[in-house]
Amino acid sequence: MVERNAEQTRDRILQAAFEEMYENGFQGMRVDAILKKTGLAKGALYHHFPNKQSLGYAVVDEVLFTRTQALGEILNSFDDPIEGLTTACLGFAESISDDELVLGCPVNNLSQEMASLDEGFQERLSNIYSHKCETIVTALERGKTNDTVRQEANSEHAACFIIASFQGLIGAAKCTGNRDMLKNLVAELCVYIRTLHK
Amino acid sequence: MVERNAEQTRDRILQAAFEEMYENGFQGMRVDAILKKTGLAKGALYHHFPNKQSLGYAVVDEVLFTRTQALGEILNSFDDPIEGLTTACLGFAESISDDELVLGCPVNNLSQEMASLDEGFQERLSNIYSHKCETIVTALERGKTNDTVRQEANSEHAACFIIASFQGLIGAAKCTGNRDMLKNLVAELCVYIRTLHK
Amino acid sequence: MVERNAEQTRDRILQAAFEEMYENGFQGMRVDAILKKTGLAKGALYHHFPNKQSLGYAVVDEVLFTRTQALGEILNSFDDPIEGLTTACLGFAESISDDELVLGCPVNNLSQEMASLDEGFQERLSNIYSHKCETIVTALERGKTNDTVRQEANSEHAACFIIASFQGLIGAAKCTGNRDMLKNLVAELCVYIRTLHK
Amino acid sequence: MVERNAEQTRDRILQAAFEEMYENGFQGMRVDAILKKTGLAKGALYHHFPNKQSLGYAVVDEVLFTRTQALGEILNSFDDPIEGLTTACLGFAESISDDELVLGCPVNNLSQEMASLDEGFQERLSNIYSHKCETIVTALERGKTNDTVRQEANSEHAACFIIASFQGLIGAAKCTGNRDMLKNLVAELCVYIRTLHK
DNA sequence: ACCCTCGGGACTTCCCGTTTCT
DNA sequence: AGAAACGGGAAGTCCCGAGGGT
Repeated sequence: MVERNAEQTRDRILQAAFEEMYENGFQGMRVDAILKKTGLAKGALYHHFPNKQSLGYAVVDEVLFTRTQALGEILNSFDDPIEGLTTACLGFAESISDDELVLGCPVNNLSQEMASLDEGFQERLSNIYSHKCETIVTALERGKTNDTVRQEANSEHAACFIIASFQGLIGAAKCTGNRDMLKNLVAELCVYIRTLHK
Repeated sequence: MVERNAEQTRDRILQAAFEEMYENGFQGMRVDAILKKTGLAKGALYHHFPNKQSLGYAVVDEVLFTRTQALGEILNSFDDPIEGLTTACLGFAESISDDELVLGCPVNNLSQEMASLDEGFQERLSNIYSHKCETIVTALERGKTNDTVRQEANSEHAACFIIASFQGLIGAAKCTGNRDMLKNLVAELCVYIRTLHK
Repeated sequence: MVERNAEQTRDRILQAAFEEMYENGFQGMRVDAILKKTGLAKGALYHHFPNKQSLGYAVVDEVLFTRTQALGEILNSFDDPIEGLTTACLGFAESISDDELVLGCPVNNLSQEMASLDEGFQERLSNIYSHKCETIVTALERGKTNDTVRQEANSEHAACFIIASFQGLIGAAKCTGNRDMLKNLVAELCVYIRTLHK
Repeated sequence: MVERNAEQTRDRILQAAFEEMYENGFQGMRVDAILKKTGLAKGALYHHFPNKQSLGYAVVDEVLFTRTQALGEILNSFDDPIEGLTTACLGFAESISDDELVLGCPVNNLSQEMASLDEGFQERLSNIYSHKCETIVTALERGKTNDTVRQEANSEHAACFIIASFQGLIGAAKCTGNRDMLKNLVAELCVYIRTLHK
């Protein structure tokens, strides 16, 4: 009976921690804010996580990593990966809320903040990045077999570029706070993506 | 004896503050660290800046903004803006030090950290972004007059994309800590840039 | 080993804070001094009190207010309130220590310092003043019923005057540092008090 | 030409310092506040006064002491000192502004705050107290010669009591913020004063 | 002689991640 | 798992000198 709650408590902490990190960064995240949000006491948090750092790691591993799966599902629903990528990008630009526009990409935020400060974060975030790339690579390779992607295209380079560039676009939209600009930027990225088309 | 050159002292503070912000972010920057680095006392710093925030603003306005001028100079030295942009991008990927690779772009770092937390930072950083875009826009427009850039190209969209995307590439390189990847990514960006060529 | 008695810790803090406030005033009271005196750490104090101000308020409410009860007990032990008041006043002038002579009345000190600066203090101290007055008023009214106090006397005005005047006498003694003078002053106050006698 | 300003500058500083001390006490007085009020720079202030303490002393000696002269003038204008004292007291209670009601007596405030902390202040303030007493003593003695004051009255004790008590009344009014109460209190003091009448 | 800018540095309040006892 | 205590800093304040200019 108590064990049931344990897992649930842990998840509540993770979720609250994610939100705080998303808004304020890892350094800006306050343990007290998580406790207030969850209604828990310090002892509870430190029962599940030995310290703030490992809580941050867990957020990356269990919350952020999970969120990357959505991309794969979209791409798998298209035979033509080019079409899949462009609709995924354009759809993202359309669907994000005003809050998300201002807050940017949580993975990217954390990368910029922590990659050079903490190796543990850097490795974990790098994994997420690699994972996303591979998702696109497999999609593009699938496109080569069904003749929707040019054979000469370097899938790896292209995939990495799309991911990296996209992060940049979101970052720029965050910086300027301009939603229309994001749409324009994404449209330009699609120009690049279509150069991969056969 | 006490140093009495106010302007110089102010610059020393700004420089040290920039370095600390570059490494640790604004929130992670410690006033004491700046004092230690400059050898100054608190009174000196708080004589020049009323608080940490205004020091941060000054770093953006006077240090980061200044650094954006380099791009314009490079572009002006080329008749063909496409050539100018590609050499600027490739040159950057070659020339940055290992430290800079790991630390990423100071403007981008600060944007991701502070844009959603502090309006003052957001405005100032947005200005820098706009300023960079305009630099590229003028170069592209020049290219249209001397027939090196396609007339149909939307200079504004393209310029914004190049800036935003480039930030993303640097961010990805920072996240993975991989220099070769940066070169590959920049090469892909050049693919896009060349689509603007006549 | 760590002390774990919350209530006791809180009281130790209050007591130390009272002493510091008594000696140095509220503004002159240093949080660090309280920590040093109690042997506690910063966190402990700020666990019990959110800030210096609320600690000051608590001292007024829980330490100073309590000290006013002694007056009522003395007055209740006399049938004749005039006799009660004069012996209380004279007794006080005799019994106070040299330290107290120099430090004056803690309530009065705090009033003079904080009443015009902080409404919270003003209200709390005003309450103490009212409470003391009421104590004397009830004693005088009792005197009217048992024919020891003149019926025409305005109990309220007299009570307030006695309190206020007494504060002034203590203040004068503090200012001059002269114990004999305090006795003389109190003797004069008794002259006034006896004008209330039947 | 410049010398002319020196004395005037010093006076401006003293006046501003007095106001700050009156409102915030000596410890609460901020040198910066004086500079802001006078428009002077730090160097100017520290040219006239070696440190904050000596500035405080000067305020007591040159500003507060001077203000005590008014009492003597009033008393001298009455043949009957009893009448002089009562009208002085009642007049004071009528004439003080709302600000002064809340701020209390500057001399008393300073006594309560500093008498036990700084011997220099204690001596100076004690002098003011003595000086006031003497003023009343001479008036009362004069009353004895012109048969308006009882010969048996102890002028010294009575004078001290009047001063001390009056300070207390003002303090109580400050604490409660009640103007009517001050009038009532002063009326009671006059009851005492009239007991000196022949 | 007077005033100013510039810098010094100790100190203050308060926050924060963490541990420990119950 | 929670309440209590810990203690190392964090930003910012404040009084004060020291040098230069007028």
